[in-house]
Amino acid sequence: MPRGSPWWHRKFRGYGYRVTIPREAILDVLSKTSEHLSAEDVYMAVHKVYPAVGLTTIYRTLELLTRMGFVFKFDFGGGRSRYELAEGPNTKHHHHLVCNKCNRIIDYSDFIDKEVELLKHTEKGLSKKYNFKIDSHQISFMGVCNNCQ
Amino acid sequence: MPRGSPWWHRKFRGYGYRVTIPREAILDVLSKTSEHLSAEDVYMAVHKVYPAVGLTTIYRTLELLTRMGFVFKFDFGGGRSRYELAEGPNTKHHHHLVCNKCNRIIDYSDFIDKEVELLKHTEKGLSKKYNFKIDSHQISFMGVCNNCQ
DNA sequence: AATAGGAGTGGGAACCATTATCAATAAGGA
DNA sequence: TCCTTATTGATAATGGTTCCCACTCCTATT
Repeated sequence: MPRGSPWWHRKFRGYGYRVTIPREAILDVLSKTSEHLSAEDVYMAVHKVYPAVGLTTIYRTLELLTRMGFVFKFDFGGGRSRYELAEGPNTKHHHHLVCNKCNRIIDYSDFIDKEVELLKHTEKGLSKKYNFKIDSHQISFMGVCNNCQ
Repeated sequence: MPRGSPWWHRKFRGYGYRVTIPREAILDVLSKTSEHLSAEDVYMAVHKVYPAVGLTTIYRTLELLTRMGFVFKFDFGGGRSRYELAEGPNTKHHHHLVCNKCNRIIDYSDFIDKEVELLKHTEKGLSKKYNFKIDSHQISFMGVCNNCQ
């Protein structure tokens, strides 16, 4: 865990939330992987460095982080939610390819430029027409991966 | 239930699957709504016209239909999956606006033209680069709806 | 530094959507 | 009509997630 007020401390305090050991540890775990971790994955990883942590806290914190926009929550099948960091120094805007056979997830960030352009345009139109305040979007392609064909 | 081999019978028999009363009823329910029904919603609707149906069959059939590509399965939160018809005479290609506060879903099919164009381009690129066979895509915008602002 | 108030936590029980089991039923080709 | 077997439905089991509540630890205020 880095010393000297990590990048998210300010935002956290701004909301009136406290910076605690479990929260530090959970964000630390998420920021050090590019995997799509389940709650239990996070639990096991945090448990290694802070054995006193409880599973309940993992769920609570992930929910908090999702609500704050720090984390995205996904359902890729398999009966459990998966989480990944939304913003931060090491994260890159990307979307997903989801294999319908083996449930593998591939991150891609190709072709993002044109996409961003289109999305900006679409967002503007939708916001106006439906009076809907958009804060994020999600694009996935479903199909059959390399290995499963 | 329409007489004389509905549009999906052929495809069904082609896979070696049987055409049964529950399956007819479930597809009938899905084709007559534009809502995003949960398994229980479907169960209750089918139960009205065919009281002998069991919840297990609803789940099994929805899973089958999803695997066949007849139905899309979504997770919009709320702890239950939601289903909608993917193809058929009354369905229109659309995407979703998801309200983070009240969980309301708005279907939109505006701005689809440019989107389709981009997606075709992206699909082609991704298919090639990752050797991934794409059969569908999903786009959602998350934010705060009209009523919740 | 002592205290009070309340945010945060953890263990276990409870919840509930979904799945597994298995005997009974019915679709559809012969 | 008969036979094979896909399909079904009641019930039980599963398992991810949430609830409950007493305890802990921060933080602001005397």
